[in-house]
Amino acid sequence: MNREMKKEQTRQRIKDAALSLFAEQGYETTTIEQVAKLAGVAKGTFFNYFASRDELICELRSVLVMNEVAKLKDKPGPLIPRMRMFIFELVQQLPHNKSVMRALFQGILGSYPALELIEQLMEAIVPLISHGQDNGELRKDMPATMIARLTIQTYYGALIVWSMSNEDEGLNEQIAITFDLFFKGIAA
Amino acid sequence: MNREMKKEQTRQRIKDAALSLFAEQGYETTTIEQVAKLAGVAKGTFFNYFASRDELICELRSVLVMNEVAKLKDKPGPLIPRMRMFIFELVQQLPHNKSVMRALFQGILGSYPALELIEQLMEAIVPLISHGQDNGELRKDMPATMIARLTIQTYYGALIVWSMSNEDEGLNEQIAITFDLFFKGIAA
Amino acid sequence: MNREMKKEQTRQRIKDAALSLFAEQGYETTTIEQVAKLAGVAKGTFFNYFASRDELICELRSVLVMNEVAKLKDKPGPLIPRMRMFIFELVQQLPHNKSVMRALFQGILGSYPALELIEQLMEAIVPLISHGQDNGELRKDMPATMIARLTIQTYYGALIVWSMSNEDEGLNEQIAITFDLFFKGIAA
Amino acid sequence: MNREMKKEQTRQRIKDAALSLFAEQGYETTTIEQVAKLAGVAKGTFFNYFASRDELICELRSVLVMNEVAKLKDKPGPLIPRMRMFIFELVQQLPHNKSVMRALFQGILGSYPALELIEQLMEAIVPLISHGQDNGELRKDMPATMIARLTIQTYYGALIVWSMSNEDEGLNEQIAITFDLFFKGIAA
DNA sequence: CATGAATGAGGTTTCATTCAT
DNA sequence: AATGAATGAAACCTCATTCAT
Repeated sequence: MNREMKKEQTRQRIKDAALSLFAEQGYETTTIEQVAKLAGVAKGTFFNYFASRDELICELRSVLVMNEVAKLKDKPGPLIPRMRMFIFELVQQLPHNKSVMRALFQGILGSYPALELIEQLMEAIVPLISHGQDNGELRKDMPATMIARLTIQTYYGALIVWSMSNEDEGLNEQIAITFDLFFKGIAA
Repeated sequence: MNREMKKEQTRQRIKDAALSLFAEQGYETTTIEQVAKLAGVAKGTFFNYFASRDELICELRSVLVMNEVAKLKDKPGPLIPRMRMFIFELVQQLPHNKSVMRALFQGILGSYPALELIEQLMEAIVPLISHGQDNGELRKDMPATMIARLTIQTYYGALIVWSMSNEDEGLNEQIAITFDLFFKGIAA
Repeated sequence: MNREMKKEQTRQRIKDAALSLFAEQGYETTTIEQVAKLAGVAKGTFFNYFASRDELICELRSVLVMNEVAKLKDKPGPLIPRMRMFIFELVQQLPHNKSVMRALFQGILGSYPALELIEQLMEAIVPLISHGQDNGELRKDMPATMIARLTIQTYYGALIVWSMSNEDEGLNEQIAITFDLFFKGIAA
Repeated sequence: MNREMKKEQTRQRIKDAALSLFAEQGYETTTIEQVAKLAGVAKGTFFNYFASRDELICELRSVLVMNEVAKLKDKPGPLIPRMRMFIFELVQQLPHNKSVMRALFQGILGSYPALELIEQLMEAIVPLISHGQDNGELRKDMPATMIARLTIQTYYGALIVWSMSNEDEGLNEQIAITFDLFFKGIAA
């Protein structure tokens, strides 16, 4: 048990160190030696935890790739509050550090999985929107796919501008303001 | 005369090759050897045109950094159509190729000038918005800076989602749809 | 313990290989690949021991830069035998290999520290000479600084001509003959 | 005629530029581009005057290699004044610039002709010395070869220390002082 | 004869990865 | 399981030299 926990801790230390360095210097400029040093282990030890540099990067990237989108559809209640809640839950899992966020985006943009990301999100959201339109909650003069897409744009737009701005505003707050306006725009 | 032109052509060939490879593989993975080969010149020739790899990257990045934002404020007429026009002009200058766009974003996210970009845009847009609020064109229940920021978010959100989606929709069209909704949201 | 020793040995092997190649081909013509090969290590290993080519060169150069000149002044007894002894000690520490010696000179001539070398030597020797003049051991019709300078000239002249001559005479012997004549010339 | 002169001038300009850069930065660090620029010609032009970089270097090196030593033996009169005169003539032909001198030494030390230099000088001087011993002008308790060698050592010692010292003293003066003492030491 | 764009071999340096200790 | 020395492929960049203009 103790053994297991220690291993898990080391693994996490390595991931934290990597994310921190990626944020500071970008993906490609960060070397395993730096990561190992910051994590307080030897270079060789790194490879006991991750088979390769790429494995680490993949694992870190997955933070932005929301696997849990699927859960959304199963919950009951009016749509807009449910979406709002869901978006906040997503944001909660993200790193609230601007340069880490930039590093994550950078990583995603350079990888193939990126391209599936939007598609997955679309697949999850479109049925919800359609349902909302049938309910009378959402406007019907736009196709559901378009509304879905605008939602995603709004989400990523908020994230990326937040990550690139110099001010101190919180991500939560920014997301809240942004979606307030957006939900009004797509309401029936 | 002929000599000069040839030089200019070669320079452009190198830039095109680089952009194309950056789009395919990302910034850091692209080597000078690849760029040179695709441009049809020798490795050494590359360095007759760009002092270093970084110099090339900087030059390419500047495409996304809109220096012409400033021109916006001097034009007359009602605000919303003017902004719409301006945004289309911006978009016209961008590469309408998804992977090139992704590469550019990737590059910007990893560089310091990125951070000034948002600020510059804000400085250019805020006065316009204020003016629009005074005119009665724009809603007054939100600070001008917030509206400005939402505008920028909307712009980048549209760009980034377009660049990451697998469908064939045009960027112009996507921008048009997006801002239609947005402008309604911020109108008085 | 064993590990440490091996490292030290490897480091020494690299230095020996480098000196040997510098002697054969000169400083600038010698590549790290050659050094590594002769030392029996991989190119990358070289950089585990020396941060750069320059670091190695600096370290090797320091052989000719006599840090121990200072010790001279503290010893007692008549001056000329003391100086003779001191010069022999200096010579003992030098590489008794003509081409290595040439390589070292070449290196020194191309570096700034070279210029401080003479000055340091002068600072160490002038007081000795002055003292010898006060003692009546050395001639007084020449300023101490001039005698000091002639001493240094004599030393380097002997070294350089030895290193450039094709015969087999030993360096020690050559130095002995040279300074015999010189000391007679500066005695009172 | 005019054509010829212009060519000769350009050739000299190139040599001067090269020597000046060698002095500043050493042999290997100086590129043909730098030389051409300082000489005010294009890179390609350089190769109209010198077949290769090495040819230029060889030609510059020959300044220090005294081909005219041979002439010495044919002159009449007492030996020591004749040698003194000869040495001054040699010195006159050298560059009286410390860093140029260092560069020349550096170049010589890294080339094979260096090794023949001493031998040539010995061959020229030994007969003179022998003759001087027979005359009764020079001491007979040392072999002529040894005196010859000491002469050469004295010469190079003076040159090299002058080139490495930071003071402003002239080379002529330094040589004069040095050989005054030396000639006394070898006189009968 | 002068030019300078093009060439590519060759140099230094970096770094992910392996493996003996 | 942890270490860090060794490895070598591969990157960036330099520069002597060629050659079409």
